Amino acid sequence: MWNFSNEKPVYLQIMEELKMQIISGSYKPGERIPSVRDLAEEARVNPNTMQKALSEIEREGFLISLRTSGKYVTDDAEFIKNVREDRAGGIVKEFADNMGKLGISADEAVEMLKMYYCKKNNKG
Amino acid sequence: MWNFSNEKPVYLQIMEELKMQIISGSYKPGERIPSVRDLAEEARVNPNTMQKALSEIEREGFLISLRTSGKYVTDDAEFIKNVREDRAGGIVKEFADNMGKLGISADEAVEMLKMYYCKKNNKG
Amino acid sequence: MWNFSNEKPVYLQIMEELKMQIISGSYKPGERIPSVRDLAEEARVNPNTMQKALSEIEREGFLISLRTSGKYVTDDAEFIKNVREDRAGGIVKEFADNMGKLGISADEAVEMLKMYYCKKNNKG
Amino acid sequence: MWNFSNEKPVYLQIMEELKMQIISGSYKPGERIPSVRDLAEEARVNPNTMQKALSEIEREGFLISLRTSGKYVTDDAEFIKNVREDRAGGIVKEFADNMGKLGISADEAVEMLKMYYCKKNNKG
DNA sequence: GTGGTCTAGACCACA
DNA sequence: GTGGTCTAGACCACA
Repeated sequence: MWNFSNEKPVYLQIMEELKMQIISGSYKPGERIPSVRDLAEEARVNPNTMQKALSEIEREGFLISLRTSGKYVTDDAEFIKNVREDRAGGIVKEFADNMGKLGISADEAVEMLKMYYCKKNNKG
Repeated sequence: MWNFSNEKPVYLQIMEELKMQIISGSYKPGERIPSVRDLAEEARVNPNTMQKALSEIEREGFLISLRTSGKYVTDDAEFIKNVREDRAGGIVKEFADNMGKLGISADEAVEMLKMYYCKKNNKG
Repeated sequence: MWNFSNEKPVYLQIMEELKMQIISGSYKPGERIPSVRDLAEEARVNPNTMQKALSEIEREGFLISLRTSGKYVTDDAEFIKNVREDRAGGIVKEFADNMGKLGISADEAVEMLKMYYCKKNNKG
Repeated sequence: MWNFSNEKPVYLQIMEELKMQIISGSYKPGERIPSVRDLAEEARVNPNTMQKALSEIEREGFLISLRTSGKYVTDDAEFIKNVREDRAGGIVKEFADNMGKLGISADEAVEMLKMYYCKKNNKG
């Protein structure tokens, strides 16, 4: 959570990272996340920057804050699932489009993907 | 071959487009491509810009130019095949990485891809 | 840097000239060269033509360009040295070949060369 | 005497070749050269082309023709010697100029030339 | 100010 | 008609 590029504003990169952790399940629904201060320290970032990132993804519905006790991942598992599926759908579509541009058929594409996972599995 | 974004230089986008046409087989190995002027007109671009794009992909090995007769796709089918496979490999890797970040397993990813192709097929 | 023949494209002649200046040490390794505009003005040539020449010799490894600060001679002195030696070797070979065609022996050729340098020296 | 480039008229190349043979001493002063017909056949060239070449170098003073008995190399050894020296001088000057442009000193140039001949000698 | 891109349009050799 | 070169001049991001 500390590798930032110079291309985009840092708070946007933090937002992306945190949303990813929620979507992927690293942070579970309803789970309490670390304090702004701790997160800022972990990311080597100004607390204000971290605060801005957290506020934004709270506004987007990923977090809720309880005034006195901290911030929690939304317990709306359906919401998280939907975001996850939207993203996954986008990735799948992009993949199919790219392969299509290369003139690679559906069957070939699926086969190549299986092959990739297979090799990767054997290595790991 | 006429929709350009403002993010990257036009000549780079043209290079990408033309290489894609060669890699995907729209232009066959050894086939003559349209003249610089014609391509420029088709792309609504200055002939110099098209010339620059063509010179670059010629330098990369996709084209050869015969002085007074025009430019031809390389007849080195092996070269084209290698580029195609490199690109496909990159796309597959990127896909797997992105799905992995979402916490989606290999089996799920393959399943989603099949599903996507299936739906698309039924629509078309 | 301003006398161009009609036999070869101007940008090729500029390339030759600039590479010569680098090889001969007029421009030192790591040294900043004048801006594209200044060089173009000095050579009485369109900036685009100068830009093309510079891009080419940059691609060949003689220059590196830092976006907003200018272009610099490569600091790879080894590279420059190698190019210099290759060229010198070619010149020596051509000389020996030409003298050989005239039926002039190695000893004679060396003698004539010494004589030439000697006379030239006394003049200067 | 039969390898011609497409860049220059053939008769000019023949002239060059024949003058070279005279200058280098392959054809001696006063020696009779083969007939136009034989030379043309040897060079795989139309007799008219050979005739033109021979007339030109005769005009330049390398040959004299005796109406009934053929063409002879001039017996003016002084003339031949002068041409030879002029050419050699030009080659030497060009060599020194080229080396000078590379920033190579007289001593270095002489040394490199000796080295070249030495290596060549050991190989042959 | 720096490198770099792009357009509009002229001109060239080659066949 | 073909690729290729060149000019004149505008415009851009970057720092």
